[in-house]
Amino acid sequence: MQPRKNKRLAQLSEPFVEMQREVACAVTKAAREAALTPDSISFEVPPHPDFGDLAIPCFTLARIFKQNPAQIATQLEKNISHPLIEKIQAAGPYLNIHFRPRELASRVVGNIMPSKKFGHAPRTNETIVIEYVSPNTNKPIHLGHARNGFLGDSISRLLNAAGKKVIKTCLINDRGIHICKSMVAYMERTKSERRKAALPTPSTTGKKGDHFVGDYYVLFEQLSKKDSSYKDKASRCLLRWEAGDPETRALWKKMNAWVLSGFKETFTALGLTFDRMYYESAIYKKGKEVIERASKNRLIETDVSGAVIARLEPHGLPDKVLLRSDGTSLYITQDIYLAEHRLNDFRADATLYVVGSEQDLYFKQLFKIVELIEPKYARGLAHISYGIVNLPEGRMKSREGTVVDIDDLLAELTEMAGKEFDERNAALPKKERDRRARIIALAALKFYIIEVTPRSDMVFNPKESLSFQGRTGPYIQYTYARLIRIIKKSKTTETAIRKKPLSVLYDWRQERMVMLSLAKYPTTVQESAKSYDPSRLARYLYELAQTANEYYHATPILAAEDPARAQRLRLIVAATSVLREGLALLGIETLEEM
RNA sequence: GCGCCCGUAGUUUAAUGGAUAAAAUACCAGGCUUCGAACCUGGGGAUAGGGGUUCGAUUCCCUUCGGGCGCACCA
Repeated sequence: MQPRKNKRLAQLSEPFVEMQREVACAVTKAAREAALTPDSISFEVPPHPDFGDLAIPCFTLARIFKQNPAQIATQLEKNISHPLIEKIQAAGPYLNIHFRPRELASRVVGNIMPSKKFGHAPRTNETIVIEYVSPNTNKPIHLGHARNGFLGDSISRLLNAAGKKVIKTCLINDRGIHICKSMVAYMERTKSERRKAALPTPSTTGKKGDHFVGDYYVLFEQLSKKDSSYKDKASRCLLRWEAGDPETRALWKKMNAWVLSGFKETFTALGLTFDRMYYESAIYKKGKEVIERASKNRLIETDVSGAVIARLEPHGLPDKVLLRSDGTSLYITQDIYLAEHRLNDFRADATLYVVGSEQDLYFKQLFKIVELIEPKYARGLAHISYGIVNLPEGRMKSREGTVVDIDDLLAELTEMAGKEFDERNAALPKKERDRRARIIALAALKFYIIEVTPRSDMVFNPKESLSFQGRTGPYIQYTYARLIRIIKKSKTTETAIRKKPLSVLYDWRQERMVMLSLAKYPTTVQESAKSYDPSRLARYLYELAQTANEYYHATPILAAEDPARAQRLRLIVAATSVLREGLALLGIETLEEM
């Protein structure tokens, strides 16, 4: 009897899942229990490969049959037979299954194609807007932004692999009191030089624009610590800005342009791209309109002092001020507008905000306020909350200068990787050396960050991040390069290798490990996408690399005799495909030589 | 004070309520005349404390202790 495919399987058409399905059907048949459907059989991977390829824990079955799980396992062991299964063994409450080598090989390895779509789900009509990085234009991008950016980027790629249309957006916070602070400091510092023609700029100082402006932000903090009048100066600057004072606007425009050109450079270096940039300065007024309208309709209260306040206490949240009593906007002002604007813009089914966990409460408030003003715009809003990046000595503090600047860090990593090349391959042309060094440095940084479960706070150890050994991005890249080298040395092409029929593999204990690992790829991609958690894929890829590494160390490939040689090459080709496509979903490039 | 999150080898990270808690790093001992040693093989080392629920708890509940974040007319 042909097993009935469920919806999820039809979508995925994943060979290993289909094998499980067939086994599930065999189990239900053997159990002879009407209430039992193949869907009620669950599987897991045995903790030790010698146990088997697949295991069925019998605890849930025990509940259905009202019997001891170990008894059930023993009964099923006797009654199940299926062409896929070579051996089935009860081990206490578990039923361990060994597949026939030929079946596993042809189904798993035979299905891995060099296509970029391998592991991808079919396209859906769903559109998802995602917002990430969202920097302020008063200081350069740091490690915290990098975690945000890498998460947002890889989640976007994963959602795309899950068949969704993804719109990547970035909100630039280019107005507000913090922006005025660097402006005030700049005016203060350049006061004496004002009559002269040449004020300092990024080009006269040779500094990257965002770093240039960031220095003035730091200067403001220093000045205001000594002299409290600076705080008022910043407030007055914001009022002038909101009033549209030409001189203030001109300086703001100039300084913002410097910062933005610096950001652009950094985004390019990090491999981050966006479909749409939003500038707070361009939308905050519309946020004001929405709030004023809502307050007229009594959806939101106005305080005696004139401030507009959302009363959230009845909803179990602290109240939130939406407009200051002097009428100026707050951060949330434009977020309220943007929530509905974005849905209209893209007819999005969902909007995801990738923002740090310190803003958990903020997003609860934002989503509740949007719901109070217009329920239909609150649909599909979700906060993807991630943990703080700490240093070994504690939290990064900009005031204490312990913030890890991302340009500096990447430069340092690239230099380290470059030095490796000087030792390994001094003949490498400089241009190629630098290109490879950048790719390896970026892989190290991205993997270090993405590998950690997003929700968790993490410790970034700068020293450790400079190591390219062990569980790192470069380790996976290295494994990939080694495998590619074997294929190249075989004097045949990937396509020729793929054309050879798969029959039997010759070193089953070794090869089985690689195959079982390969088999998990499509499910890992889909589960990572579903849970917005690229760390799962990252850890999987490391495990696969480890398994592949052990394999080619222990097993001769090119020296083997033909048919084993061809079969083993076939397995190597499959592994390179998965490593390459998997890393690409994390935004990590591969190198054929390193 | 109130709310949320977190305590796993020396360190950094894993573990849909299920089999012997998994890796990396550091440390110790091995492996390049071989498909590339950014690699591989072997070794010791951990669930903060106390209750509870469960056939079974790192995981769920309570509690003590320790840490982080939030409760701005900052972002």
